[in-house]
Amino acid sequence: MKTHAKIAASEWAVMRVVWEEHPVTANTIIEVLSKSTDWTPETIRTLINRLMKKGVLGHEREGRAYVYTPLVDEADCVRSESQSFLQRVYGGAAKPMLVGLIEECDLSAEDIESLRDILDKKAEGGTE
Amino acid sequence: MKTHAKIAASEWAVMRVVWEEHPVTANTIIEVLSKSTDWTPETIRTLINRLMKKGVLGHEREGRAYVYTPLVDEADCVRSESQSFLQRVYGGAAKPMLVGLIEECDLSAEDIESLRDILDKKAEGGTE
DNA sequence: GATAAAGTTTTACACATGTAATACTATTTG
DNA sequence: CAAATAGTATTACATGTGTAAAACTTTATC
Repeated sequence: MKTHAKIAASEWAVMRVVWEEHPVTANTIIEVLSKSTDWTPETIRTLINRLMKKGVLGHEREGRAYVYTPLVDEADCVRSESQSFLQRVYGGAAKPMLVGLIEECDLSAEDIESLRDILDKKAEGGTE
Repeated sequence: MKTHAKIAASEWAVMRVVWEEHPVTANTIIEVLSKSTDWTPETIRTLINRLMKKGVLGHEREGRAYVYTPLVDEADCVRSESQSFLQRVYGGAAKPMLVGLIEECDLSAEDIESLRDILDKKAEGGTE
């Protein structure tokens, strides 16, 4: 597991687009995020540049434009952000966190079934 | 549900002590946090004052010192921080979040049993 | 009453973040 | 070729946050 720079809240929006669609042009990122946020293209470009400065996003030439690719693994980032959330809000106590989240989230019957399966596997796994 | 100022990462440490022990003196907060962080008393006092400026922490005189009490509900803060995390990292998708967290956290057999019960209740609750 | 200690408030500073515009460079179009 | 367009890099600015010290006020001690 690698350590990486902290991704700020608004930077997550950019990274999530890049993880999903890479290699991806700035214009595409802008297109996607203009729909889901109030940001101007300038704001989004700034975020892109900051992420590059942080070393979590890279780019290479493709024609007249750059295509951007992530330099960090999405799963690693999700994991560290999750640990950070767990530590900050629940003092590291996993069970109360899961209890709280399960009670609070909207879940379909299929979701619940699925989660039960995962818990079952986890139980089988024993000390995993 | 009330809206409240955003509590920053380091401020959570202070709020968690206050929620747990209120009404509580600054010295007690400092005592507790000196053990679990590298902060000086000055840093901790600053955080206390910022939280008061944010309107999430209040105080009243008790003898020569103040005792501090939370002005926001812990559950409300946990809820909004959780929603923020869910939105930022998983784009609002509750199930993948729970899957990811369950897979990543250390859970005892009792924990798992407990979580299963909660899922069962959730399933019974139907469209809750 | 003067001094020391205790407790609070104010100030400091660097960096991060949210949000955006402007300046610059390269390519395309007329 | 000049102008327009497209794409990138740099600059801007306010606020927030991490971390802490200094200044101030009140109380306790001698």
